[in-house]
Amino acid sequence: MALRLAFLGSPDFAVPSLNALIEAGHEIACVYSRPPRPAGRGQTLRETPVHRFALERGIEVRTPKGLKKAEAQEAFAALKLDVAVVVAYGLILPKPILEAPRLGCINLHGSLLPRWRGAAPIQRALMTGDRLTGVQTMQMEEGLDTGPIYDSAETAIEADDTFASLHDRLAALGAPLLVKTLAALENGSAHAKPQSEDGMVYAPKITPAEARIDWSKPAREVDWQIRGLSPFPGAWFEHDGVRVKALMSRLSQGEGAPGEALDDELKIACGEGAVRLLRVQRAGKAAMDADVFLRGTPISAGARFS
RNA sequence: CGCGGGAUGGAGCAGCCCGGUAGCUCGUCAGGCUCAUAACCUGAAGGUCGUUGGUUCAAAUCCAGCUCCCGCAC
Repeated sequence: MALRLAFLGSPDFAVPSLNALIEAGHEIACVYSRPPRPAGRGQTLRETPVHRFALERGIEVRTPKGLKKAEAQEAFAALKLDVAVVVAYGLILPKPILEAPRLGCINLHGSLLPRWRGAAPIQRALMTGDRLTGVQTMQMEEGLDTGPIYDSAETAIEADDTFASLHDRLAALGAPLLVKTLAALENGSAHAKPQSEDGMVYAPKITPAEARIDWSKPAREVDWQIRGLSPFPGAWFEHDGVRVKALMSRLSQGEGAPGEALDDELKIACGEGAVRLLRVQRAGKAAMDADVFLRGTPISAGARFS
């Protein structure tokens, strides 16, 4: 048995899900993804990861700028879908779209709802020091990530987790979860539980200003920020007028003026406590481990970062 | 043509502005010291300075083209 479905997704996070649905034998009638846009150096037009993945598999890809126009909605309805699967698509789905498929639209979300509804749940969980997170499948409604939950999978956040590691883990955890939810929907055994509003928190997009490290904050928070934004967009600070990204850090001991190097191995004082930088990247240079970086750019105790 | 940084022995960098015998930190190898060591000491190997061409008595260094890498923006 297989469902006829459309997959709506854009970034890398969604690719494992699409792949799992294909392997589960479902009929992917069409993939929707955000339109290619100028990105990267040189302003070249680039398709989204989901877009490219779908093309490699010979699946039709549509990239409307929005789904509010009747024309786009009719084209979607004409697919005569059993269900639509939405994973980090990036566009708001109007009611006519949500109701077009026979079984509606199913979403995979990267947090344990109602905590971290919105655009950047993975980063927010890390930046706030959450110890537990996960992925969930839900029935989509008009509200932002408010729908009833079908299935959940949890994972602990470790002290060495970064956005990259947690992102990949959640994406891998979510793919089979979607397959499971669809299987249940297909045989009628699916059960969606309404979300509680207790503990509801929004996860707004990361703004460029949030990427700059404020050394006067407690070390804990600086560490969370560094790992939550690594490697993209990358928490950063300035040294000798040069922008330096901090890609990996660990909480350390020590007190000093915020931004001051407390030893020769990148232990940096924060408003409270200190962090040790384990991996950094100078603007224009490749990312490297602290010891390698220090060979070419010695930072001795007493140096100040801003 | 979106803005900018970079390409120097295995790694990370300096040297380039003010052309003239290639340097630093580390790694590697050999020897020494030590109960011992990722520690310390001594010595050695290893580079057509990204590529093509130009200027010059002389180019890592100045000029032009090309290739590749990266940061920002998105």
